[in-house]
Amino acid sequence: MLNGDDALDTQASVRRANLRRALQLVFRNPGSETRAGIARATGLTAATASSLVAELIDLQLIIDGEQAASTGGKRATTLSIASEHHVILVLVIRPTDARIALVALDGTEVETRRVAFSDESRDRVLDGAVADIAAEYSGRLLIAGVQLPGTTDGRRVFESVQLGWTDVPLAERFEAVLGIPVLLVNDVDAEAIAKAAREDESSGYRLFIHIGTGIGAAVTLDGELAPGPRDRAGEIGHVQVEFGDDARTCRCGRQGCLESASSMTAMLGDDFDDAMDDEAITALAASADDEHLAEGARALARTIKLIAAVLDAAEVVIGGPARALGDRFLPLVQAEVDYTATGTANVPVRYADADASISTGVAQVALSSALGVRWSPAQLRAASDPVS
Amino acid sequence: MLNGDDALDTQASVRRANLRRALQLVFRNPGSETRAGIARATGLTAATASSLVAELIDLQLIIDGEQAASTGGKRATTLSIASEHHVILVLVIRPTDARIALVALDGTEVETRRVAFSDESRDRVLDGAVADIAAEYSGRLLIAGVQLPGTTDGRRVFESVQLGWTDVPLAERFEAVLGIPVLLVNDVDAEAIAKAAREDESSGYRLFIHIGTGIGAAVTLDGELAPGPRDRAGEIGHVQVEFGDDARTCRCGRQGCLESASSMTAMLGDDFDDAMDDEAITALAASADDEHLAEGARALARTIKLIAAVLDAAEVVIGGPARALGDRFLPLVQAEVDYTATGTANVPVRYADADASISTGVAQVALSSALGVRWSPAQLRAASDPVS
DNA sequence: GAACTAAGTTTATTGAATAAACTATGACCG
DNA sequence: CGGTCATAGTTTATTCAATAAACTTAGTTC
Repeated sequence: MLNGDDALDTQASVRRANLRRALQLVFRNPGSETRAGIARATGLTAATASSLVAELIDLQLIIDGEQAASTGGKRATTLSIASEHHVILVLVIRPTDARIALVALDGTEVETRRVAFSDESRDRVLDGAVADIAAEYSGRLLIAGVQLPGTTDGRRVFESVQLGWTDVPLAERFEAVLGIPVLLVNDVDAEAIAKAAREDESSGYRLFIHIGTGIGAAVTLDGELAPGPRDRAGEIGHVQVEFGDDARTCRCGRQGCLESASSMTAMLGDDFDDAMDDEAITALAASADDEHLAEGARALARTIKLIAAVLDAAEVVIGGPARALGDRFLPLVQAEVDYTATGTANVPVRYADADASISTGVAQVALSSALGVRWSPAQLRAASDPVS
Repeated sequence: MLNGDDALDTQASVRRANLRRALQLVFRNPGSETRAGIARATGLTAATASSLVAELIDLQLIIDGEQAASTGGKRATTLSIASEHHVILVLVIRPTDARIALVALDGTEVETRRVAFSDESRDRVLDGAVADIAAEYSGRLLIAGVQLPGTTDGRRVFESVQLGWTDVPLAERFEAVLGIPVLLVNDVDAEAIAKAAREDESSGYRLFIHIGTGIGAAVTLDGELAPGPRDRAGEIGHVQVEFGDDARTCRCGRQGCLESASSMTAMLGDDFDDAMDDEAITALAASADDEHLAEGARALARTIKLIAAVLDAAEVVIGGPARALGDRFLPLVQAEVDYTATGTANVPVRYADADASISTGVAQVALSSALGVRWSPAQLRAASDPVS
């Protein structure tokens, strides 16, 4: 469809690129973009814009909407995302279960399921679930994104300690059943994108740090994952950041790892686990040792400063369970980061917004990879905000 | 010419992109690329490849070379880089002087000059020198790259402590005189590119760290500067990396800065200055305190580990005067970096190769920006190797 | 010397964007 | 209320760049 590499060699690739640009505009301004608006924004002629829109409508990716108010002449026909036909398959794999979501092109969840398994049955159960989806949504599936804990290049799982996988060609396996492109995404990367995509002006580098029992990092550039090999990128949990003889011993056996100081377990004690809800964390944090939190903040801030300085990051976002620590933690981190000489940015540090829908990050990465399209920030905020 | 943004909207942009691809191939394989080879490598037809080559020859960017040996049929005509017509202007600005180099498209230096100035006369002398070049090389100038110490986005100098400049629109100023595109490049970035470009397989992220009296970093991706805003990127000299109460006080007034431990001045004493040659540094290093070098190596390694882990860097390269420290320094850094848990890369650290020609880095950045072309590693090694 | 092979060119065709004329629909204004 | 203008969108002829296929050139192989 709009797939294919971006090598701009032939006329067809120009058409594909322009289709993607037009589609992107509709995704950015669903319900308000028009043919004339696409012509203006792209610099293409109105005739070309109309032709592109006609093809996108034919592909069932967008639909004609209502007439806009006149701005002095003929009223424009608005364009919206077609939410009825195509679905994105999102598969979130965790050690003992997986969530399956079918997401419409406008970001709304069509259906969600959950399957549970053991280490032994995981492969079989997953394959079965994927085969079920392939049968039920035959013809409507557009792309699939698979989120999992572990290192991946999008095609293979290099290493997942939690899942016990080493070098598994998972994308290929699922593609054979589904018949659509499948993209694997690291869980922290997916979380980073889910947050970054909700920002209106996602310009420049943003450093995202997930803090739970473990610590992982992801870097986004202009709202998308930073380019380059991501095989093992972001694995900062076991980098040494404390150096005194009194540095704590990490569960990995070494001393002074970032995780041994700044993980939730380090700051709140072994009672913490990743499945806790915010209230439970807040309660646990109330009885936490101030000094542990301060040490965690210090170690984290050291990490942040270095990385932010190298990349000239515009912002640092902390996600995961650590968000529930609220004002007991963030101000300490920010203060330590701000203790900086001139010449280096005083990068702002903040918590990620309340959890977006679990599927938006993966769906966004898959969309972006396959169609070159990103959802509008406003739309994402609405999609994950179950009010209204 | 081949300039212009890469928006692939119109047929003309396809032509431009294909011209750049063809030109890139000749730059990669000067003297051995052929029309048929371009057709094979790009997937374009032989007719198109011939047409592209004809246009590039017409633009005086490449020339027909000798006949290649037959591979079973008609002998191919090889293509070479046209080194006679166009020149790249390279301007390396330092506090009290500037070097001007005119570099042919094949990387050979056509001419070099040097102008000296004081803080007061700098602007006037530079403008005069640029005007001279514009007159002497009228019609032959292709692009210009300006290397300077300080932060820049390529168009403006945001801040240069060494030059005493703040927010100077230097590119615009020179372009008005020269009539060609001018690109400003930070000196450490230029150094990083000069080194990275000499590597045969420059895939993935590479972290380059310049160590002299100051410390700066640059990140390359696949042999080119990492994308994204570079306004203040790489300013890591004054990030805190030592935390004990006994951490040294930095010249910036704070404690524990990377520079206060790992700069050449910190490791070798105040006798060091950036203008020293390698022998002088070696001599100075001979009498240096082992402990100072060890502390410098430790602080540097801490920095390296974090950044390499976040980016999953393939390699770390140390450049600048620190190269002269040789085995008294590098093994300490590598050992400290290697002290790492599983899950994080054991990234190799090495010194940059012997200085490439001072102009290749800037010229490469300018070439890459303006024509989308990179020199072949082999060619760069030859150009900076005054033997043969 | 005949058959084959690879390099490169010529010519007619195709795909996609453009320019310009044209239709449709509304606002504004005397 | 009807004329003029402005904006949205379509139709048609044209242009640009790549393609396909036939063709020329120049070598190797047997």
